[in-house]
Amino acid sequence: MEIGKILYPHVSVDCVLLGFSENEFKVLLTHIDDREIEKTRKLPGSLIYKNEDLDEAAQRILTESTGVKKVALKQFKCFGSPKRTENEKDVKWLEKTTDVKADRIITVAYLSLCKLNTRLLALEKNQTVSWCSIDELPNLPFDHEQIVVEAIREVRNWVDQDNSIVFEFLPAKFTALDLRRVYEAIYNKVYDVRNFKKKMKSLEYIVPLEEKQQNVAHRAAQYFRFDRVKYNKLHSSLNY
Amino acid sequence: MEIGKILYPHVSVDCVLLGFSENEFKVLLTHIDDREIEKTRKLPGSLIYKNEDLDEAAQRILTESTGVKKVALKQFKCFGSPKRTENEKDVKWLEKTTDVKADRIITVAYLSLCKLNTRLLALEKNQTVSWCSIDELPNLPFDHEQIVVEAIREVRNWVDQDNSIVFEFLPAKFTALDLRRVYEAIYNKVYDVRNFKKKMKSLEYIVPLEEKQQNVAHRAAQYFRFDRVKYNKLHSSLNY
DNA sequence: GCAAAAGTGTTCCCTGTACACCCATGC
DNA sequence: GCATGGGTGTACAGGGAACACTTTTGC
Repeated sequence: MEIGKILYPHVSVDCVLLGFSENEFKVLLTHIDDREIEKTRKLPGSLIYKNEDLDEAAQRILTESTGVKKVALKQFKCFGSPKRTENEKDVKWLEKTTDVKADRIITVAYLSLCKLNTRLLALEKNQTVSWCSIDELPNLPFDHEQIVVEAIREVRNWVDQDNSIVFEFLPAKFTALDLRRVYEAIYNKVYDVRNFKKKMKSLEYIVPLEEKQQNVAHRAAQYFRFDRVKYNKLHSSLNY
Repeated sequence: MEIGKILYPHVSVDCVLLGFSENEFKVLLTHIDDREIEKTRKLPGSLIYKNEDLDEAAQRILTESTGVKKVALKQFKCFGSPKRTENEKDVKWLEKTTDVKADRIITVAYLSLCKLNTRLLALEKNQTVSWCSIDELPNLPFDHEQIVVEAIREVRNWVDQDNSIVFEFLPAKFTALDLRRVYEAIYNKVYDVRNFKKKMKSLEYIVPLEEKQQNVAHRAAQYFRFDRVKYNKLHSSLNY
């Protein structure tokens, strides 16, 4: 957190940053590493500044924890139960790190998706963050577990509204299998290879590349890329 | 607002209560009627109490302004721009009615749908609320106009996730036309009469009744009712 | 040769959509 | 009689789903 700005101690923003690797979603957790408090992890998040917009705060938090500047970011729910700060350990940590006397805090949760490239994976080496499989979440402070659960549900919702965000999970070039695995994870079902490929072929904005995989222990797969411009042309509309 | 409870002056809840009549959506506005302040209208809403959950607060606000106890209620977005309280007139009103010194207020917006029955329409006579066509909104304080606009968008989203909520707009018995008009308003397009009817017939949970319209200046239409139990059976699932 | 994944077409069914005429009722 | 909405069926097209075998590559 930057110094010299005044915190607004009643509202925080928490970010669920999801990546996809090894056929499952991973969520970014930051480490709380304080000698007086038992080692634990939490969602990246912070109190907002007195004059900071919520979207700005979410962007700031993501940048602080990953270095990423521009990402698709979606506010998905506000969590405001008075009970969310009833665990003393959580509050103690909060007051220690922020120097703020916290009674009740409403938090606004954001969802963001990313490709787990080498740079983002390398963040783990600093030991300040880790990518945690959503099936093996540790105990999290406050209501962060609930926030993650609702975020996963929200991914599907988001894709329903805008297919193009699935490509946030993928690198610039990807194979049909890569895309299929993402869809299978999101909708929790398996897709027929041929039907899936046929569907891909019918979508102009999924552009096949000449390039193929190299050094794979099987027939090399073709790469594709997502064409944002073509996508936007197809989905621009005067209705809403 | 009840007396004796302590307000939490940093977070408020605003409710967009939508009804449907005369082929359009109406939103409930409450009247600010203070001699020192020019007469104006706003969304029903209030600061939350110190120990009150957000959902509870939304329910309380709806009950206070309409008497309605149990309604489908959906949190849909949190509005937290520091600029939303920059209009002095709005702030002056707020401080006068709540006796709270307000700097910045984050508001959590809720959406709710209702049938405009005679009791709800009669509320207008008390002059404390009015049902306002969403195409003819007056100037609203804070960012209430934006909240209404986003609420309308959210209705479609909600129906996409759960068809059954369209019946919130309709009385217990309704005609095919009634239902069609609601759909047309939500999706902003016209539906073919025969195709729509065919679709209705295919849905088990829309149950035709013996009863017909009376005293209408045309052939009497059949009534239908929505069967919640059948609907839930069809949509219960172990997946999510 | 074997393991692993790529690539490839056809058939069927279901759903959505387009489309036009007569009927009942109140005024 | 006229205005208003109610009620009805068919035909076509497009999209989703089911389904199996051969090919390429590294080891």
